[in-house]
Amino acid sequence: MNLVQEGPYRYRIEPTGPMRVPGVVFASRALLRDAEQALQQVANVATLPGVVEASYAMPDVHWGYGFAIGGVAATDPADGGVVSPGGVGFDISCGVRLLAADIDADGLRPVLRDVMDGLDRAVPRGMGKGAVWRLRGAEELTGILTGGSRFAVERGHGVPRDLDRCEDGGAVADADPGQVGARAVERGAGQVGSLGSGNHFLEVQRVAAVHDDAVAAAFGLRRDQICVMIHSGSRGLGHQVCTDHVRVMEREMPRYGIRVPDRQLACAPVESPPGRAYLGAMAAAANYGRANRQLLAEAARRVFERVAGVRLDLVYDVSHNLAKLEEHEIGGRRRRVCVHRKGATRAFPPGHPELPPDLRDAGQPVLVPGTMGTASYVLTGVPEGRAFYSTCHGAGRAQSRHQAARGVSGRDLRARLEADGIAVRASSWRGLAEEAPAAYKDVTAVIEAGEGAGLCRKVAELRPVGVVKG
DNA sequence: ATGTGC
Repeated sequence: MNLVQEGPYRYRIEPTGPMRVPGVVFASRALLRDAEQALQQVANVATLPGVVEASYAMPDVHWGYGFAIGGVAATDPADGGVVSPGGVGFDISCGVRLLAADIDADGLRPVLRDVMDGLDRAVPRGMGKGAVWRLRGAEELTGILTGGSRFAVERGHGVPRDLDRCEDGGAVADADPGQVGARAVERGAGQVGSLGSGNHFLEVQRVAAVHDDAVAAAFGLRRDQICVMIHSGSRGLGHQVCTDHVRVMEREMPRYGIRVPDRQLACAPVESPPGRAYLGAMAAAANYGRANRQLLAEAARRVFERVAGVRLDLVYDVSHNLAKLEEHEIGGRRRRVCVHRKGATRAFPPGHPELPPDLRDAGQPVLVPGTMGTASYVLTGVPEGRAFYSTCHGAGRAQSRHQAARGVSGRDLRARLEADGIAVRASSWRGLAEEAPAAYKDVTAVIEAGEGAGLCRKVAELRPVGVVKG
């Protein structure tokens, strides 16, 4: 791959062959080591019909299904622009929710063990069934698919203020539950309010450093404060939606005369029946993911209140796997484009009209989960807002699950973390070992590259004091 | 990520 350095933390892949736009990669050389496959995927995405500006990659870019994880690409529906399920990923609306506690680390320490035991019992996780919310019937699932966190709050699972601190007010518009297949519904019915497995987690964290006092204060964060971070997605329902619509698009692509360099880039014009069907189903799955995090947050709130008399206020909830129709200035004019963010977080700058009034001057909270033993970050958007106001979403894997599990046993890893003062409540030793900190890139280097590339700004650093894993 | 998969 011919990478031309254009600036610090910025590389360009010149358009060759069927590429319609260049690739632009925001990273350091060190982060791009072993990223050859991912960079090829960035180039492949640049061939999609209607793609505008560039096929972008965030500092945590790594290989994924069709699109690289950490990929951002926008297409113009008025110019034959397509939507591709591979540009969103299997875990539709996977994302992060952060809650701030009205207690600091010293205050929580005497009851941390009880809080962790409470969370251990209250947070359904691991593969398969078990959920906080037992649905009463099909109408309730339809409500979730249409209303997301908004529906959950209407049914008493949360407070109205929560919705001010959710991306899209808690629900993506234009969801079409009718495009969510029977199998997806069947898989999703028993999982509303469940963490899942893999890199999904619920952590009790401490604000270890504040890098911008004013913005942190606007977000409701101060040094040494306790927080709860939830990283989860749309479970089996989102996975099945992706599977089903990829299959339809693979079949329908020839009808639209679309050729892609990789089958996994199956796509359809945004303005076509399969394109609209996917976007409707995707929005429904996204709402499921948001309701899921709302329910998990409620479970955590009940534990903190009961065990420690502590209140948890929502800081923000944001997805990092989603395609959205947004307006952006491209080539000197406003255009409505379909922005795919896969393992990339939207990062609105201060003053953005879609931010709630109390965040207007600070910018959008961007939540970046790290790994168990290291740190997570709170960032905010910046005015230059490159890549359609997007930034990184996490550390990015450096080792395969298999490699990671070979490197350390789950029991040893837990002992090591506990020795570092991190309480661990895992549901599977194997799953824990697969998520060992050594299996991930250095999240701090990712954040540094994001900041250096002008994608975001650091606000606070969070360190784990307790981990609940699937 | 995922009732890891033909």
